[in-house]
Amino acid sequence: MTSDPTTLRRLDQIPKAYHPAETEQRLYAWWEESGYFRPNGNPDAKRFVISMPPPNVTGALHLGHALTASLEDIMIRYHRMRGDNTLWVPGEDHAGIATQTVVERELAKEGSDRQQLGRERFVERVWEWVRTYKSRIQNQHRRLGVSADWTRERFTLDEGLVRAVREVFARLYEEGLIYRGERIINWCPRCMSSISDLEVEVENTPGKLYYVCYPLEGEAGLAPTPSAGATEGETRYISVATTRPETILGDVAVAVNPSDERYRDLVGRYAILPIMNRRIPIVADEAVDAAFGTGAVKITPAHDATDFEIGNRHELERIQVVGFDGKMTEAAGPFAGQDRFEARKGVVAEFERLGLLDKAEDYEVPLGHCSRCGTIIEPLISLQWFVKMLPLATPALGALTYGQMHIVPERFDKIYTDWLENIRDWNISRQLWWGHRIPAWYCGTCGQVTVSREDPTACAHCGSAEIVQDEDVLDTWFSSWLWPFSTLGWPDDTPDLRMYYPTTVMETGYDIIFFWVARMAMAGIHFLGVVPFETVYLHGLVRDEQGRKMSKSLGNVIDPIEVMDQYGTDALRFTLATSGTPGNDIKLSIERIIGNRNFANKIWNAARFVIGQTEGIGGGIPALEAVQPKTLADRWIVSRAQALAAEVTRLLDELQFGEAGRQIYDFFWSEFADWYIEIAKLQLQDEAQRERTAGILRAVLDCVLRLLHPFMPFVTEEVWQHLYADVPEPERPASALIVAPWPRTERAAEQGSRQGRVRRAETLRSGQAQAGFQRDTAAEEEIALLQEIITRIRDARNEAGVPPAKRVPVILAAGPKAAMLRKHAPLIEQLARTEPPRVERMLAAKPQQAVALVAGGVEVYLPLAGMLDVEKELARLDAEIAQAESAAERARGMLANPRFVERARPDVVQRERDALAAAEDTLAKLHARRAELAG
RNA sequence: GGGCGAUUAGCUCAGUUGGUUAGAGCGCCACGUUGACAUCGUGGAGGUCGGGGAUUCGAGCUCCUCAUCGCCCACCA
Repeated sequence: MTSDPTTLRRLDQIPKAYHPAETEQRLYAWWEESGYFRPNGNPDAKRFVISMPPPNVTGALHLGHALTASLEDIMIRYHRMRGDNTLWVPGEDHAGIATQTVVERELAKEGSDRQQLGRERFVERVWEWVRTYKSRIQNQHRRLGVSADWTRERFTLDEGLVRAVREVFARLYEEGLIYRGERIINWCPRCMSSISDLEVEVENTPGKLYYVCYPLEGEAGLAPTPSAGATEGETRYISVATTRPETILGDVAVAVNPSDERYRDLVGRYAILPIMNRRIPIVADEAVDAAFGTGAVKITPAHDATDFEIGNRHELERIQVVGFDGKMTEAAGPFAGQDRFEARKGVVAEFERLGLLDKAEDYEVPLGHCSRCGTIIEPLISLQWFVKMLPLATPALGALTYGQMHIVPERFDKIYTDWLENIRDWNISRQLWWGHRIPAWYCGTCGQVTVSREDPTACAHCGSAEIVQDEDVLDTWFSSWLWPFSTLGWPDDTPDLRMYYPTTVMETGYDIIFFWVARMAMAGIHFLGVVPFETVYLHGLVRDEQGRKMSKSLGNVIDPIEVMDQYGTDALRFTLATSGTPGNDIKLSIERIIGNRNFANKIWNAARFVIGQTEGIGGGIPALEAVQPKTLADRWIVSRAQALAAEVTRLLDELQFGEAGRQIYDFFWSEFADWYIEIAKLQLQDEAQRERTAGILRAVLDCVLRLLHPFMPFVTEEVWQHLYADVPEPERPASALIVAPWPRTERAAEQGSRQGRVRRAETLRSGQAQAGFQRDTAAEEEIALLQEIITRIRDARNEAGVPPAKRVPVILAAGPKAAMLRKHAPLIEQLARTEPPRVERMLAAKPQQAVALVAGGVEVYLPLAGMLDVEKELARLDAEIAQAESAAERARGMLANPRFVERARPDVVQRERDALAAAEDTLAKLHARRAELAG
């Protein structure tokens, strides 16, 4: 065929390599301006809704966000193409303590602090920060290709969300589910705030367990410890163990187990607390484990949760000796004003001096750290607001148990359940300035509390105007747990709320299942009566190539923006989506990203070929199910493409993104590009086949672009626009690939597997079920045989050192396959660089001086006169014989086992019989050839 | 103290209802400018699927057990 000038021009028009940077921004802006990210609003369509986990406005997006964005965008784009009423609500989180900490750090650099600024100016300063970083995060999401509806974007401190938070606080207060009380809470002396149990990171740290002696009242003059001369058996002191000696100063009792014989006589007596010289009772309490330490426990109700409980039962005083600033209080006597750890050393030294330190053992101490700043947590007694969780947790448990919600992967069911079953009240007040201010006012006149949705002007109880609002703000998660409905307009009854609540999939990291997922479930059920999402999909953490967590201090943080700059968004997204499995951590490797950058380029170039080489050939771009495949290759690729579409659809419905992506990759590269396009080059030269081949090339390309679009939105859209460049707008299936219809697939055979619920819901959607296509298994088998023959010939050429360009003669003895192979001989000729093959049923005389191969029962002879090394050839034949022999042996062994033949499924048995027959046939041919060659 | 996950080729990982010869990418070896692509093509080498046991005609996959690594939860001072 002579070169068509238009073809050449067209190929020149499309750049030789895909350049992501040039296309991404342009396409994204166009999509957004065109309104493609907005839901279609069709009340008859199936809904698909995701609430984006709002990133903290503390800084830049990291790879974890990129993973979230990629997976959610895959789902969103897929469902949009399916024609679903698809909504993705984006937003950002004000991240109370986290943001306050960053801004405070900024202030510190300027030599200032929040106290200097005052509350109002400090909050204004944080808003400045938020404005900068919020838009930065939005833009980073845009770079990631996030096709969220930005017109519905929300921030957790938006006016509407403030109203939601107030409504929830007031309602829970009215229901008695929010209360204010004195409890032991986790106090961070650096943040100067209480934090919830979830915000404490416990780390086992080597420390000491100190055994100290408290002399008994009335026996103070006697030698207190054995080391000080006390006699065995005499009871002059009571010994207790502690890891935090500084809290001794706040001790108000010693407790023993009531059934502990050793201490029976001491219960009811008093000990004298050294240093403080305080008279403290010895009490009996079930909470004490007689087997631990000395069996006697010092009781510090102001600094330990268990002691607090024991203190309540025995009406003990609470003496706070460690202050909110981490320094010892006035109540710590001689240690007042000292740092808490300084005081610890001092107390130990003092006990040692007094001869009251029995021993100090090495001991692993579970130390709580503030998850935000790392400071060691001080358990303190403090007046705080709490949410009573049990009444909220019970229905949330039920939602999972009764299947209104399910978690992928399933193993997180247990983690969710265990947490809810052991739920503890939630400390929601924070002594911070950045966040939702607690809507509670205290009356200076009557002392009562007024909780109100609107700012009140007078006390609700006595009408006094002497009211002041609580200084504290709410835990940041107190706004997050309302996210799926507060973003849709709740507490108002909005059209969005009616149409898009509950959401469909909640996709997030497994690390916030308690913080966020479980709490959203509780809030959704409590306030709207419906669990806020049908499916919870949990992904893992993104780690570095060595499997380490990415952290600034390790310096191993990979910035997604830099990755996108270098390799393109599609490469990053595809890598993130295909590198792991649900719930498991991902080790991100740059090599993989490079590989997927190459994949994007492969698509680009294959498309360049299809578009360029078929330019000017009529037939348009047919739908895959409408093409009329004629040749074997046509029938094969169309069958395979349709099977792929069905499989990818199934996998996406099952949320198996990785497997779906891999299948598209494999099909595109190893079937479409490596084989069909190569065959098509041949077919395009045949006038009779040109138009049909061009149509199939375009149809398959179109189909794959659609399947791949959710994963690699940019390169696919760009290519798709090139593909349709000559098709007038009204004749296109859609104005853009992003809104093009998903390939029609056969949707039966999807019943009953693990994610049945989602699947069935997807499958049974109206109007989508298709009459199934028939896989062309005959074509697939015949192509497989041709591929094997061609590959074996290529291999033999390589082995024999035949120059790549040299045509070699080939003779096939193909038995029953002869007719088929004769028909497709040009494929062998072209793809294996042979002379026109001679195809016979049988050969009267075997060619001499030829390499002989057996491929799928077909004898292949390459008469390589002068190039054949008989010794090498014999060795090669022996290797092949050995291989075929072991295959035959295996099958023979299985078939010789009567239990296999009786019990295995008939098709499995038949397969073994076929395998054995094939192996024996191959063996016979190989042996014959070997004999000839040797003889 | 409970619970969970991982362990498959030199490296990073797939492998979803147990069934032909366990796959991919990278790396490695050999060859290569056949008009889409060197971000490429062709071919090849490379694995007792962590150890042991059980169930089964048949186990990478199910069960038990052990080991190593990692994570989560936990008020024994």
